[in-house]
Amino acid sequence: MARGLARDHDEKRAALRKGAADYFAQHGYDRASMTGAAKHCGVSKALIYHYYASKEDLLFDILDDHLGALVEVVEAARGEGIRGVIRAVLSAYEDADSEHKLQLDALATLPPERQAPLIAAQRRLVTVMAEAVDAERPGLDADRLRALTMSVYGILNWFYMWHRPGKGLSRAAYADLAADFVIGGLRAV
Amino acid sequence: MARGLARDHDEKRAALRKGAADYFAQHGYDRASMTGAAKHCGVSKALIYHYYASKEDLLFDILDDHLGALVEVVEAARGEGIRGVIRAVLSAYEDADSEHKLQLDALATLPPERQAPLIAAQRRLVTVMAEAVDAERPGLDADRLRALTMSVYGILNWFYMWHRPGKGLSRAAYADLAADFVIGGLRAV
DNA sequence: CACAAAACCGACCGCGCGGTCAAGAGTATT
DNA sequence: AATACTCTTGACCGCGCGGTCGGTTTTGTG
Repeated sequence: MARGLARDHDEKRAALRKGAADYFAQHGYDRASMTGAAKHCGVSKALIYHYYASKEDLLFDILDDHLGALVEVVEAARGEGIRGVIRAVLSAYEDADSEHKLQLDALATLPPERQAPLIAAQRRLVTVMAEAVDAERPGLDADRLRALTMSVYGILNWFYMWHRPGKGLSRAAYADLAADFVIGGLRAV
Repeated sequence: MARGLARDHDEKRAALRKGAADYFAQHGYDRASMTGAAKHCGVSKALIYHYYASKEDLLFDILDDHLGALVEVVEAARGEGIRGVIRAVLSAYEDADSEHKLQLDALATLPPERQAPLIAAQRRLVTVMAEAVDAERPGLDADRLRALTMSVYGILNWFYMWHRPGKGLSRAAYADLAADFVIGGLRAV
C-alpha cells in the first residue's frame, strides 16, 4: 500500500475554508466565483475541487463549522445568565465576521436537506437564548418570549453591519452595553 | 409628431418593479435571472428591457423607491417620540418585505456611485432614530448613542427574518412590545 | 529504491446568464 | 386614413460560470 492523506491535510482544508469564506463574504456567495476564490487562496481552482466536491459542499462546511463552534460556545455559557450568553455570542463572532455574514445571506441557497442540520443548530442557539430571557424575565407568554428572544438576536446579528473594528466601542464594551440594554428592556415589558 | 408614452406606463413600470422585487427577494438577487423574473411577471424578458435598461437599473429603482417611501414615513413620525418612529418603521415594512430584504442583501452589489444616494437615505433614517434615542435618553456619548441606535435598527431589521404573518404577535402588537423593550433598555444604560 | 497514491496545475467544456435585435401589433396624433 | 412611435415578442449572442480532465510533481510506505 502507498501513502495516505498528507499530515497537514486538515489544516489546508481549513485554510481553504477560511480563505473562501472571506472571499465569499466580501463579494457575496453567488457573485463570487470559484476561480476568484482560488486566486484569493493562492491556489488553482482544480485544487479546491481536490479538497471539496463542489462549491455547495464548501459552503456547507464553512457554515457547519461556524455554527458548530457557536453552539459549543453558547451552550458553555448556559447558566451564566443572559449577560454571559450575550458576551459569548459577540466574542464568538470575533474573527468570524465572514462566516457570520455568509450564514445570514447564503444559507438559503442550499437545498433544504442540507439546510436542515444548520437550521437545527440555529434553533439550539435560539433555545439557549430563550432560556436566558426566561430566567431574566419569567412569566412571559410564548409569543412574547419568542419575539423578545429574536429581538435580542436581532441586536447581536446586526452588530457586524455597523461596527468597524478599531472605531467606536470595543466588542467587549458593546457586549456589556447591549446586556444592560437588554436586561433593562426585559424588566420593562 | 406621434404618440408619447402610454397612459398606464408608470403603473406597468411599478408592477414590474413589484413583481421583480418579489422574485428577486425570493430567490436572491444574484441567483434570480431576468428570464425568471419576466416569467414571474407574466411578460417577456425583452419587455422588461423596454422599461428598464438593465438588471442593475431595475434593482436601483426598487431600492430607491422603497427607501424614499421609508424616509418620508419616518420623517413624518419625527417628534412622535421613539415609540412613534418604531411604529412607523414597522408599519412601513408591511407589504414591503421583499424590498426590505433586497435592500439588506443586494444593495452592496451596486457600484459605489449608485449606492451613494441609497446610503444617504439610510443615513437619514439613522439620524432620525438617533434623535429619538437621544430624546428618550439624553446625555449619552456619541459612541453609545450610535451603538444603541444601531441596536434598535437591529431589532427592527431582523423582524422579517423570524415573523410569519398570521402567526404570533401582530405587527402592531410587536411594535408596542419592541417600543416598551427599547424604552426600558434606554432607561437602564 | 520502487511505486502508488496524494497534491497540484493549465486547458478545456457545456450551460445559462444578462443583454440585443428585427419585426409585428396596437394606438394617440395630425 | 396615414403616420410615427410605443408596446410586445421569440430567437439569438458572447461571456463567464461551476465543474472536469490529463498530466506532472511530490511524498509516505513497503
